Amino acid sequence: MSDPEWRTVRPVRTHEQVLTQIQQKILDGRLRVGDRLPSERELGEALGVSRNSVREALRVLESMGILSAQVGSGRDAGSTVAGRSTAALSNLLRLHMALSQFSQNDLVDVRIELERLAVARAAAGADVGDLERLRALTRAMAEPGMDYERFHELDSEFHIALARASDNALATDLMQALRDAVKGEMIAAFRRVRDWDVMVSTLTEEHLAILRAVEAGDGKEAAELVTRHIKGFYAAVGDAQE
Amino acid sequence: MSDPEWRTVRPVRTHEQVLTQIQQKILDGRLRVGDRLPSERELGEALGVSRNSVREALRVLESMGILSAQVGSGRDAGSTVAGRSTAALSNLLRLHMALSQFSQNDLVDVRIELERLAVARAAAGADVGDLERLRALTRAMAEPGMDYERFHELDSEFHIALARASDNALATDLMQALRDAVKGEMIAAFRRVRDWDVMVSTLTEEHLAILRAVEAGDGKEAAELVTRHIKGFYAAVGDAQE
DNA sequence: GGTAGCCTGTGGTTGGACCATAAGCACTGG
DNA sequence: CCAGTGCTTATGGTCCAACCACAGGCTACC
Repeated sequence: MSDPEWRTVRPVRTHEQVLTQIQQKILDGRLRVGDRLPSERELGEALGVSRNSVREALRVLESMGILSAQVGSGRDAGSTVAGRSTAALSNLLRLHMALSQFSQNDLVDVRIELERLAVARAAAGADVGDLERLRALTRAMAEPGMDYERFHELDSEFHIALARASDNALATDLMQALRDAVKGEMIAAFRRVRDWDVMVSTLTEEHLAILRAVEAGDGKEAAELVTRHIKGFYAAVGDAQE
Repeated sequence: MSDPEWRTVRPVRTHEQVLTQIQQKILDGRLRVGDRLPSERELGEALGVSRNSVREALRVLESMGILSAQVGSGRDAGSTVAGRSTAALSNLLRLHMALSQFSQNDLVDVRIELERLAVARAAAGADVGDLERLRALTRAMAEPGMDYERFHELDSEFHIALARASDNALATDLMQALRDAVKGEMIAAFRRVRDWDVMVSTLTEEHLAILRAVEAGDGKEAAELVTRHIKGFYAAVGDAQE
């Protein structure tokens, strides 16, 4: 035959079949968050494959944040459907970034867009609790004697809280993953800052301004502020982003 | 002690240690795309763990698109660092979407922002080849007798080509992953359209308008057009996104 | 009634065996 | 000399059988 796909006929590996079966159950809604899977041994027997192959599939799903495994006996033991995405996402992004699949620049641009989306939505209708949390974070960041690690943590929390206030779970998770993936570079950038105290107060002021715009319901202004906030920072540390 | 982290002392599993070692090598730049890893057996011996544990780690990395495994002997055999992110990303997103971690709405909103970023950047400086490819795709979409699957494919290619023209690899991959994750819903939405031919010509017209704006270097206009393009579609199929 | 200790189910880990595949290599026949 | 053919070897793919550690439930003993 003239079929050009002769060479591509890779046999489907066993653990991939197991993977497909479980994934299909999730996609069909037959498996939902909190559900418990059969034990590795049962699963292997049911699918006619070895426990090793089952384990490989389960480990993959676990690395994706889809499953969580617990040893022991009783209700909580075994593999249960988890649905925690951020750690898996950030890990994935970080590794691919290290492999130069994406540049720091790419990442910053995407981050800006996500943050714009977040603040615009947050301004449109943020929860009272979210706003209170944001205020508390700005207060915490204004405290004197802030070190790099601690400030980064609060800074991240502020931006993520902003995203959470936008009520878009995907944007929130993505942003958290992106921030997580560049955490190391971020702290390194902090260290390069000449006048740290000035930087802290500048950033904190900007946070306050963003928060005020959100509280005022001015999404457009908040989006502009957050854009300048991010671009300004990268300009100041002279890294990526002209 | 008052340390509340008593219960969280889960022992690190063997395959996680292997995973960490390899990931660290990638993060440090000691492993790059194209590099070949030792064989599973060697790796196990070197790290003092069983081959099974090594395999679990490798399968995880493979599922992340970081590695690719080939049987046999010679140069190409064994595990090599791959760096293909889109399939892994879309798989991850699709599953978490099925687990209701994100709604279709979330996804559309993020997509809009990514597309806005893409067209704005593309307008700022698209490659001649990219533009030619985009023109070819609009021509292909205008051909009569387009079925759902085929149109979706061309539509996706158009938007991804747009992203590629933006020269932001992360945005491109994310967009492709997002589109991939909702492919099924998308085609289902197509089927619900009453007058398919009208829909096709409308969408194709909009694509042309976006392309013209990009060619003219008008990023702002292109961004607006693409936003209306996406929102208009979802409004027309009466699904998600008011 | 409480508690200590056994029982059982679960993931975690190991070692060994065998298979299929694909490349390299040596032999052999033209 | 060269081409083909089969052996060798390195690799991932798969399975099995066993053992461990842990956690919850159960039971028997005090």
